[in-house]
Amino acid sequence: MVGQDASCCPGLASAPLADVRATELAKVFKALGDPVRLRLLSMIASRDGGEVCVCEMTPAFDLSQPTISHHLKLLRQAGLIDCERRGTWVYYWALPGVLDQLAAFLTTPRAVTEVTVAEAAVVGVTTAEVTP
Amino acid sequence: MVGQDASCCPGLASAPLADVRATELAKVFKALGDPVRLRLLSMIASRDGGEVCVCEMTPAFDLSQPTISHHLKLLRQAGLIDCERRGTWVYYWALPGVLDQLAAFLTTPRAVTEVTVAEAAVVGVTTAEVTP
DNA sequence: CCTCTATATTGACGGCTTTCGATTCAAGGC
DNA sequence: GCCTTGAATCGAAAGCCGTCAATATAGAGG
Repeated sequence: MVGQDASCCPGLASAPLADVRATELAKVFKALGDPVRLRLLSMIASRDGGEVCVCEMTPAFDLSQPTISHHLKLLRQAGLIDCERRGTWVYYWALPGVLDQLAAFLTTPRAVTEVTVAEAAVVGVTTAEVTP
Repeated sequence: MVGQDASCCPGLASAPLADVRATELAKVFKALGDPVRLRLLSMIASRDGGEVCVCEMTPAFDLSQPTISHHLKLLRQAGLIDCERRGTWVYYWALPGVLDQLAAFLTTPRAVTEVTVAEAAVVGVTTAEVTP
């Protein structure tokens, strides 16, 4: 699961980046390149229930309501969050897929043995299976 | 080592981001938010010797020499690369520290037991120490 | 149906970014 | 010293971005 994301796309340091892929990635990084959007995304991603109402985010900033709405739109267009209207309110939640892809992209490749052992552990392999 | 980077600064999804830290991080993400800079950084980071001459990067793009120089400057100001003049030529290399920090920041926290076991494995703890 | 509240959209303004041509600076070779 | 080559800086033009006030839309409740 996590390992597949990392293996499907070469990381930043594994080979020179192709033009098309660089453009794709730059779009997402650009969405993260604003303090307000970073705080919004963090607010949403760190929320326990997984959802945050706009009515709760707007007063957390010294910005107008349209500005917050604009930033949320950009985060949504970058594939980082999604939303749903429920009555008068709109709720946002995080989509972890793109974030995980970015993390994998930025992660500098470690030694092969370390990666293998670590991921065996994450996947849930028992210690007996790892060492005879 | 890797674990310390992750633990010193709370990740995106662990708690709402503070204003100051969001501004810091946004600066780096903004530097990554351009296809040309992403390709430049990838070219540098993926190079085997670790160093790339400007004279090699400039012709790889359909852009003027001052423009490439400008992008390299932004990457350097973001703490992602550094350079040194050697005779007539200037060589750039990647500084992995900030990249690793970003990757840790973006990585969504896994279940506690998984993390513990995985990092024990990475650090090199024997299986006997992990399970009694 | 009208009103009220919550959110999104529109239009405009100032500032920042990307890009270029022209120039400058640094180092080597003659 | 003077010229050549590689790279950085300067100054300007075009476009994009973050922000706001004003307006539009969606739904709830009388």
